[in-house]
Formats: sequence, C-alpha cells, structure tokens
Amino acid sequence: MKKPTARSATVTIKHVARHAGVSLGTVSRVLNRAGNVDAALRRRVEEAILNLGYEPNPVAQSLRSRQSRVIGVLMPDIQNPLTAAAVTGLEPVLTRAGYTLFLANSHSDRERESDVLEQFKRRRVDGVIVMVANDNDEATRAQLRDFSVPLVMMERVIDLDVDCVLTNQYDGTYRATRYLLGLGHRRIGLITVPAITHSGRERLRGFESAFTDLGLDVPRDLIHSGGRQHPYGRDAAYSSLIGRDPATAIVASGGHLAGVIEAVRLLNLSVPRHLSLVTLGDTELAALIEPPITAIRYDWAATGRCAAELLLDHLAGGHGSTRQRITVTHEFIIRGSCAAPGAKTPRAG
Amino acid sequence: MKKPTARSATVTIKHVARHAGVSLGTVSRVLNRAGNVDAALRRRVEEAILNLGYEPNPVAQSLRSRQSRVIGVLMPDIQNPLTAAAVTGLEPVLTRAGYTLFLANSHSDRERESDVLEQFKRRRVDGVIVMVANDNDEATRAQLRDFSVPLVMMERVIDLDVDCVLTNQYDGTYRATRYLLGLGHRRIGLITVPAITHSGRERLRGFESAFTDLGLDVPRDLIHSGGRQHPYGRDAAYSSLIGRDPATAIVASGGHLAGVIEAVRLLNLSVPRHLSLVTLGDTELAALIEPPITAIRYDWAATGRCAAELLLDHLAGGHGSTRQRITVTHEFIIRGSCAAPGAKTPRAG
DNA sequence: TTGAAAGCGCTAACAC
DNA sequence: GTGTTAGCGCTTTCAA
Repeated sequence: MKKPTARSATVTIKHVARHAGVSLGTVSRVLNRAGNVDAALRRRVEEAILNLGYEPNPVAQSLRSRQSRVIGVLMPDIQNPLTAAAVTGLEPVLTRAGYTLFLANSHSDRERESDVLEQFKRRRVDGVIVMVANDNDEATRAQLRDFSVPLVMMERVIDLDVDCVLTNQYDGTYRATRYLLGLGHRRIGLITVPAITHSGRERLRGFESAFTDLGLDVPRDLIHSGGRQHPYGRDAAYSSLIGRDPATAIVASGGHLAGVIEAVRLLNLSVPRHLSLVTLGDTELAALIEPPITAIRYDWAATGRCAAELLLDHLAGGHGSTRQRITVTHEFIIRGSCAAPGAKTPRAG
Repeated sequence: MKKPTARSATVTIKHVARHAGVSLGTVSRVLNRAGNVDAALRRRVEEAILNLGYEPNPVAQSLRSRQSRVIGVLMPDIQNPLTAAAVTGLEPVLTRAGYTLFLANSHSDRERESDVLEQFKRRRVDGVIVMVANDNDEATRAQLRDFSVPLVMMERVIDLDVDCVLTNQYDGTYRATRYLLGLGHRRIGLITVPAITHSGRERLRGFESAFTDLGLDVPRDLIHSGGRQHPYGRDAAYSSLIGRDPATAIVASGGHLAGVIEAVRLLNLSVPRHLSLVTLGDTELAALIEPPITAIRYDWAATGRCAAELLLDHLAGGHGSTRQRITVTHEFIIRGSCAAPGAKTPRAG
C-alpha cells in the first residue's frame, strides 16, 4: 500500500499532470484546495498522486508563494530548563499546524541575535517567536520595528506593535516578598537577572512594592540584579550573608538558586533556621533538595503554547493588527525553606 | 553606512546585474566564488551589492542548487538536560559553517519521528542529526536505510552505513558497578532506560560484566530496565529497596535519579548509610543534593559538537563513505553518596 | 472550470 | 572570462 510506484527520481507536479491527463494548474488547484475542480478530475489527480507517490516540493512552493511554513524560534539559551519548557510547549502547536521550526540560540548575545533574525527573514520564515536578550535596547527596537515578519515576543516587552506573552513576575515576586515579610523578615535579599529584560524589571518592582506597600524601607543593599550565571548567584548570596546586618531571607531567581545554595553551604548556614529562601521559578532542584525550597512556579510550557497560538492567530489574520499582551500567572508552592527569623546565624555579631 | 539605498521591494540578482552593468551569471559567480571573474568586474559587482543592500534569496538558491544549507536535528526530548546540552553543543558548529537548524522533538514516538524525518527530507535538508527512539526497530532501520540524506546518529547505533557518536555507557556503568562491588556491595540495583537503545543495552552489559568479571552472580531481580520517566525510577527503586533481600546500592540513570531519591525518602532511608547511590549521567541535582551523588559524567555538549563536525565532514566529502563510529568517554566524579554496606536498614529483617 | 504561460530568484551549461 | 539561456518545481494570472 505504501509507495506504490516509488521511483527514486523526484516526481514533480508535471508527472502527476501527465499521468492524470490534466494540466499543471489543475493539479496545483487540487493540491491547494483552491478554485473549484471537477470531481472526476480531482479523483484522477488524487489517484495519480497516490500512484506516483508524489510529494510537493516545499522549496518550490515557498519560492513561488512567498511563504515557507517555517517559524523561526530564537531563545537566549535552550539549556535553561525554563526556555526548554517553553520550546517544548510551542513546538507541537506549530507542528500540528503544519509548520516546521528553525531554532537558534542567541546566548544573550545581541550580535548573534541580530544575525539570526536577519537569517530567519532571508529564509522567508512566516513568523518568529523570540525572547530577545535586552528589551530595553535601542538597536533591538529598531531591528524589530523594521522587521516586517509577524512576530511574538516571549517574556519581553517592547514599545512596538508586537504581541507579547509574559509571565507575571511582578505578582510572583511581590507575593514571595510579602510572604517573607509576613513571617517577620525585614532584611530580605533579592538576587535576580539584570534589569534589561521585562522579568528583571518586574521582579525589582514587585520586590520594592512589597516593602513600600507596608511603609517599609527597601533594603537596597541586598538587591543584586546582575549576572545571569550560577557564580553570580553564589557571590551575591555570599555578600548578602556576611557583614554587619546580613539578610535573614533571600528571594532568588531559579537560575541563581544553585549558586545561593552553594554560598549557604560555604557559610555553614542552615535553611530555614538561619536563612529563609524562596525561588522565582520552580525547578527540579528546588523540589528535591533538602529542605525543599518554597517557590513561585510559572508554567513555561503554557507560555510557549500561548506564544505559538498567538502567532498562528496572527498568521491566519485573526486579530488583525491589534496588539495582544498576554500574561501567564503564577502558582505559589510552599515548601520547607521558610521560617520566622530569629535564630542567630553562627557568625553574626 | 548601513543599508545605503535600502529599497523596501526585494532586490534581486537581476537588479545587481543591471546596476553593475554585467550579466546575471557574473553576479552569481561573484557570489559563489565560482569561476574566475575579472577583478574590475568583481569590484563593480561587490559595490552594487553593497549599494543595493542585496541579499541572496536562499529559497531560490535552494530550489536551483538542490541544497538548502539547513540541517535537521531530531531529538527525543529537548527538555532533557542531556539532549539540551547536545543541541547546545552542535548548534554553534553548524551555525558557524553557515547552516541553519530545523529542530524537532519526537517525544520518543516512532510515528512522529518518521513524519519529521520525511518532512526534513522534503524540505531538502542537507543533513540530519538524529537520536532515534528505538535503534532496534525494523521500521526505523528501513526508513534510515532508504533515507538518502547524510545522517549522523547520536547515542544510538544501527546496522547501517551511518556515522554514530556514542557515549561510552558500557565503560561508565561497568566502572560504577565495580566501584560499588569494591566497596563490598553485592545486592546492587540497576535502574535504567529500556534496552531499545544503545545506551540501555550498554548499561545492561556493563552492569553484568562487572559481576561476571569477578565471578559473581548478577542480581537480576534488581535490574529495572523499563520506563524513561521519573515515576518509573521511583517505583523501581522502591521495589528494589523493600522485601527480603533489598539492594544496598543502586546505579541509576540521571533521568531516574529524582525518582530514586523520592523512594529513598519515602522509606526514610539515609544515603550512604543505608543505601549507596551512583548516577549514570551527571546533573545539577546530583551535584547539589545532600549528600552529593557520585556520578559518571558524560560530556553531552562534546557529543553534540562531535556529531556536527562529523556531519560537516561528511557534507564536505571528507570521509568518503567510510562509516565513522566515535565514542565519547566518561569521567568518574566521586562524591558523597557511597559507602561500604553494613548499616542495617530500618526495616531489614 | 480548465489549460497555457509567465515567472518566483537563482545556478549552471553552453556558447562566445 | 563573460553573457545568454534554460530550467529548478511550483503558483497564479489570463484567456478560453
């Protein structure tokens, strides 16, 4: 039943036409369900297609029709479990709709990012889903403004007419901080990514609001909004934990958690006795380490799915040119890493 | 300096030719560094390209030249940190060589895998890097045999004329098991993926050899070679740890580690007092959990890099039709999860 | 409805 | 060396 007359030479629409005794145009019409085709002819064509094992050549289709059925996906780092989850979320949505994915890693490098985007465009992708390295950057804005390919931004926001899918980092951070504040902590540290992305800025805002809403001073000396890497988390935690008036609690982004834990061990501190910990973004590590870490969880797969659906809508001409901005909410997972402050840390003055 | 005469309508090779006062062919030759072009003409063409901001259309190039400069990458699951690392390893190698990546997830589903592969082929990818779901499957073998696109297999092996890049799971598992045996353990459990992949089979072999090389009986009742998921790890560990003659040590694949730890906690066991643990494949979790887990580490990024280079070689006509089979070796990271057996487990008879 | 023909943007074979 | 020409495989007018 399969590959009945499988010939090794590529069979083209021409062969089908000849085989069915119709013209090229008719075959094309059958293929694209466009225009009305007589039932009898349609049957003949479909038979010929089956008999010859014909498969349309997407490259030729793309050249002629100016659309490729390819979506470009650009992420800072697929190794990050969160972005990996997002890709896993968006992939089946796009695939089911008949799209294939170009995937590239920018490694948060603007140059690379710019190159990839141009590459995508030249290759005539129908749409792009991107998480830019810096959504505050003028060059990025300029490139995206003139991009002229349907585009959905993930976890970034930019003053441009594009769709955005965001996780609610403001709410999450606010809630985590208020929780700690409610436990009696005042010296709370924040360790997060730089403020050059929506997530970075929103976490900062959420953290600060939690204090100011209560009429409290924000402990600015304990805010570390810098590197993205594991060592940064360690160093930031370390410096928050030593000195005159150390932090009794820390809110750290998921990517920094491992570093924070390292610092905690280095200082021989115990969680939650000496230090309470909440992580922004739930990970396997947070769930399984002892004690398990209380976490704000975001559903990244849903974010990816949402971005894909938005793009598909856009491609179908759905929302016209109305810009959508969707926010995915969080879940608060209380585990065992938080307690009221009080226990003196070993080395406290 | 940028985009001097940036016209919004796409500028084609024709425009360049007219602008430079040469023929299409000459422009093409300049573009492809093919054939000799007079220095003066070349300069004129290059100037025209710059002036017009011309960029070749890869779709047209692809249609005509029958090569796309796209590589298809198919993995069972990009969310798995190991495959994510592999992708991160192979990506820059391919990108630097001017290739763009199609990436797809098979979710270890044969049907999906087959579709993706055909999709890749129809889209005229120049090559494929794939980690098939089951390298023991006849349909898979048949598809790959007739595939007629340069292909490199990752972490799978198949009786076919294709390049393979493998991690040495035999050696790794052997070493882990011997280590435990050396500590005095005899009731050692193995928890791993099904034997439908190279990794699964090699681990089994390595485990068994470690026993038989010492003239010992293989504790077959403690071998769990089944599911791929976290719950499987938990259940397998649980059943190894209860009963008359429970395991005193377990060798578990990285993906199962979380499940094993869950079971250990459920049973209120302590590592390494009641149970020694080695993981096949190092993860963040293994490194940071308390106690840190002794691990066989494989460099997956290197594996990816290697696969990419192999494919590139192949595309360049490098190795001709000689099948390469490269094995990436392991590293043994001794941490704190192993001790001599002896401590009676709480519920032991 | 259907067929014929033009051409998407490019490469490669062939003349000159 | 360089220009001319014929397609790659398809979609899409335009007539019929």
